[in-house]
Amino acid sequence: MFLVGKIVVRDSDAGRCTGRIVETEAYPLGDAACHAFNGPTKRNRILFARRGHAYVYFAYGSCYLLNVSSEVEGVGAGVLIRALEPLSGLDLMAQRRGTARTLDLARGPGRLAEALDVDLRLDGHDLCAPGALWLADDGATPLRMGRTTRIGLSREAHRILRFYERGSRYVSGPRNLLS
DNA sequence: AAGAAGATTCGCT
DNA sequence: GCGAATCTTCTTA
Repeated sequence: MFLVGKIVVRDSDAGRCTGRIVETEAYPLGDAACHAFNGPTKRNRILFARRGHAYVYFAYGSCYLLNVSSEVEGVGAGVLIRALEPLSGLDLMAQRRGTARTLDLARGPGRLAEALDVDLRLDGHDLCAPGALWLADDGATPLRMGRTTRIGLSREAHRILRFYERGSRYVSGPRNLLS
């Protein structure tokens, strides 16, 4: 995905945290595993907003997952941000996560949401303009992208819709793939 | 109205 | 490596 390599900026009263996206997973239109597959609901309505809006989903009673709507208005599709490489505000992230290990700060969708203090208040937030949470592009970042099967799904899991930065130690999953 | 499943994480064996 | 915790939504009676 084109989101890989982008910088996530999170501004809050406690300070600023930033991280580079190293892993994403796509949920396109017509995907049986996509939350928008059966039409809009109260929870997934943001997926039908135009490109660049945050869709925050609360799963399993304890995990927030951060997504970005990826299509034009009226089309339900999005991209799940699965992992970040922490760049700044590590102390704040560590405080929120309750661990001092940099590798565990944002390696995994639920973890990164907790590290950035992302919750339902940011559901529907516009990520294209500076604010509490937005995406910055640092321009020159020719990344070596890899692609593989998705993780954690029981449907359509075989599809090659997971994108990551090759060689990054912050990519989630059982095994780290090297270039 | 009740039951099952789900884009996860953490703790224990 | 495997199973529990935990909440929202969708499906079935």
